[in-house]
Amino acid sequence: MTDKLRRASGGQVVYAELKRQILSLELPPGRRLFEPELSQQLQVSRTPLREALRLLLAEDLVDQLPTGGMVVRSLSAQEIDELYTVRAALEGLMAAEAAERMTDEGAEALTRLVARNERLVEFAEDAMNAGHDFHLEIAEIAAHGWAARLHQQVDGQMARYRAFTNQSQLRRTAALEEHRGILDALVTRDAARARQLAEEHVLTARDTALSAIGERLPSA
Amino acid sequence: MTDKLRRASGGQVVYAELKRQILSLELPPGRRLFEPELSQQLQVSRTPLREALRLLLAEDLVDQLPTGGMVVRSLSAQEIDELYTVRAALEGLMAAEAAERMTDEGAEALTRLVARNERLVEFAEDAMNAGHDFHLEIAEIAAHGWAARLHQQVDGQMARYRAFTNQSQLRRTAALEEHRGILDALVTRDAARARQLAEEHVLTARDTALSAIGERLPSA
DNA sequence: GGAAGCATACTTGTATACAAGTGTGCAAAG
DNA sequence: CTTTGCACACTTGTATACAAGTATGCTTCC
Repeated sequence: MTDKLRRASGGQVVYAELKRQILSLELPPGRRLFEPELSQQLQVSRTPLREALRLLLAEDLVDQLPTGGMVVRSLSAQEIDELYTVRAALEGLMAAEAAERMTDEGAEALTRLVARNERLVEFAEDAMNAGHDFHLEIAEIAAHGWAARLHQQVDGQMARYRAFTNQSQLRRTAALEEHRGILDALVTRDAARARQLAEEHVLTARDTALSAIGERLPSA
Repeated sequence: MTDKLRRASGGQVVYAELKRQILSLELPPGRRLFEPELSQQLQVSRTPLREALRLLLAEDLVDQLPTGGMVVRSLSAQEIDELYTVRAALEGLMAAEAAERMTDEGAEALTRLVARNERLVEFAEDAMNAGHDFHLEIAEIAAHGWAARLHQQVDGQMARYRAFTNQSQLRRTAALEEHRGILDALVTRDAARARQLAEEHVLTARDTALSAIGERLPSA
């Protein structure tokens, strides 16, 4: 029998590594990417490296200079605003779908995540992750492949700036309360309310994020 | 002065050509893509061809076989359903934004497009294009880069199947009427109603499309 | 006649060599 | 001292050569 899982091709791991470096800000926005340099750093030839760069380009994580060559993409405050807006629409859609597909197991999983968030609300990092998992679980339950795909794309764009969002414990507590509301709408299978609350939740997060980021982002 | 517009690289034109062939069904879903074959057909070496394939892969227009190699992606009926659903959410969002940003020029452009659609409602192809332009103009007015980008992506996926949608003149007349309603909501700057109507419009189109496609798509 | 094993041709993935264009820095002239 | 022109180093884009793995079809054995 041939192995079902073939080892990831070099291009794939280069793509994953570069993406990680971009999202973790090791490669900051605006940074020019030189193929020979990265090639040597990652110990692959330019061919698989260029493959990885094309994937990142299609994902809008890097930009192509008019002259050729790539730079790590920068986001303006307006773009962050836009990303939150479409994310709100997508999460609203998925929440409505999830409400209709809700199962006992799903409700249990979500309840656990809210409880975890409750315990960790005082730790910014952990609370942020728990909150993020809550949204991912809703996406899982919604079982809406394309909404999930687009959401993932948008989420990846915002990943670099997420740390700015939940720094105030006041906001984290409020967010937790909003999650409770969404959970309630979901388990009672109230699709319209779930959608409404999920949307408002993201838009509230947007306002927090934008005012938090505000002065830090000139425009870039 | 150096020319601002550099000629498109070979990979770019190969990408555009392959995308055109996929969307026009010249390369039908399920078709295996062999690099040497396409390479010779398009008169480029495998290197820029592979670049184009990576871009198509990131756009979900082709799939990667577990063994390596690409096939033109197929959409199941459920996926088409999902695509319409997210498209409804995105167009609703853009309609709301457009209502708030509406200008006299925008209103005039939209009115012209509705009038054109009116004249051409009996010709399936032309009416379809006019209707599509109506949505694009709304996207233009909304000036929401990320919503437009995601919408374009979704629209590209559905492009292969759009011909199935507007085959009945009854549906085309109804769609025209829905466009009039959206236009009215937009020019009166009623964001909530614009969003609602735009969403319902797409969901109605979805129902038409799915029942029209229904038997033609086994699942694949 | 059917099945198993093997050789072969073809596929993709990777590396490297080559060509064309771009920007930079220095030198020289005004 | 400034500015213009040029040469060079370096960049990306492309083609080709090579390696490894896969599927296919034939031969051979049961």
